Amino acid sequence: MQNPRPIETASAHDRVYRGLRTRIMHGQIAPGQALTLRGLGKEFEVSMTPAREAAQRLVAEGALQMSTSGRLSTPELSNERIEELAALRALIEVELASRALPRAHMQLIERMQNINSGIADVVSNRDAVGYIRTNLEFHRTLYLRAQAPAMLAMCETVWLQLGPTMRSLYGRLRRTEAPQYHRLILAALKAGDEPGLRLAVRSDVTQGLRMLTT
Amino acid sequence: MQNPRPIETASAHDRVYRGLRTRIMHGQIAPGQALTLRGLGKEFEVSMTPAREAAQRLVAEGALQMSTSGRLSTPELSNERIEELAALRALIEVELASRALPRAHMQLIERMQNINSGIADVVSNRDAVGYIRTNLEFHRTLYLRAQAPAMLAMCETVWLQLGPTMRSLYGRLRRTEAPQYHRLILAALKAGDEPGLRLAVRSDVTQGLRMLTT
DNA sequence: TTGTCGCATTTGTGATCACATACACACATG
DNA sequence: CATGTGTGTATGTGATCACAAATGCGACAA
Repeated sequence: MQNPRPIETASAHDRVYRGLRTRIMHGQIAPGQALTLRGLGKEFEVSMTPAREAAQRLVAEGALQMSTSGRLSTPELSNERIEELAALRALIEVELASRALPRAHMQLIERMQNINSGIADVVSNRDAVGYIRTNLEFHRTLYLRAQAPAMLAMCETVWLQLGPTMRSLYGRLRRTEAPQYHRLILAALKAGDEPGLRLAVRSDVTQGLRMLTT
Repeated sequence: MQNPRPIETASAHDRVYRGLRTRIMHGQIAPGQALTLRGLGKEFEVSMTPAREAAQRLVAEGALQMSTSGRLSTPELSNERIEELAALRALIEVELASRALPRAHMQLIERMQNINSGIADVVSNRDAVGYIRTNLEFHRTLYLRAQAPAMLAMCETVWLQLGPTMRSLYGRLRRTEAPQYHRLILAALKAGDEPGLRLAVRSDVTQGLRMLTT
């Protein structure tokens, strides 16, 4: 009796949660955008109850904020908060990269190179959402090798909080090529150079967000 | 027109959330303990709806886990996960302490000393919950000075995940005095010694949790 | 033109209900 | 005594509803 049905029937609130989370993390929603429970329910074809649970969960993760009257919106981050979140990214991602390094074999590095070369396409298309998604995929591919799910979850929570803000950054910024520090990350991985890797990751994380602070 | 009413009428799900969260963080619930929505609702005198929201929120923060069938329980952490969470504590708390240092004046240090001396009482009473609460209060008093709410929130999320596990540690462990590293933290604060502070905080965080891994 | 008041509408909240499923315990069977 | 099976109860899920509060818009007055 091996899986009579594929138990892949995700609950309704999970579909809403995942869908909304992905959209926020990838910068598909602008900062300050208002959302309503009935609107979300209608959009995902569920009633208010699952929409409420999904929204509550995203509020708990800092992906959404809730006014005192319960209205939902994506947060507009202050410069101080952006600086904090960037510092958290630096702390956690450097640690994740360091833990992944001993396990990063050539196959993984090649996969990361493929992802990185894909960034050129989305950049030439002025596709901010694609840029953010590909960039995060590059990082996540490495961090998955760290075998540290709790750290990765924390890291993704920070990404989530920065999602709408990153959208407005990469919308302004007219990039012409993939981030320079990605090449340094790949080189350090190939060389097994841990200090170099830590520096490259820290630089990559810090550089993009430095120009976020208006 | 200055606050006609104190707007302190917290919503029902917030009362449940806060109450449950405090209990979990302070180690008042053992690892693996099962909870039910109807039980929570009855306990906090609300219906299932607010209880569900509070539970979902705590699941999102890693304070509770949910089985595939939706049953709630406090998590029983693996050694690998404990190690990860301890590493996160070390990363974040060292940073918070470092940011708090320039702002830590004598009044704050005296307050921390008072809290720390209170640990002797709860230790002599074999009061594990009191020990955890007082210990966290010691750390939080310092970190609040860092003026870094996002980092502090992340830090408390880690504390929350470790709550039930810390209970079983301090239940086993028969302490006779306050943590030795707290004195080092206080000394480094008085001396304005940043490297010493970083080391003391890292040691304090790591030491307790090293013996958690069975 | 601008500011203020009032009302209609939108919105979140919490309770309740019907339903499907998972769990636990007793019992039968080897 | 161990193991599988069936049944009743407990439990989570999602929809719907009544209610209160907030919002926003339009009218009206200064």
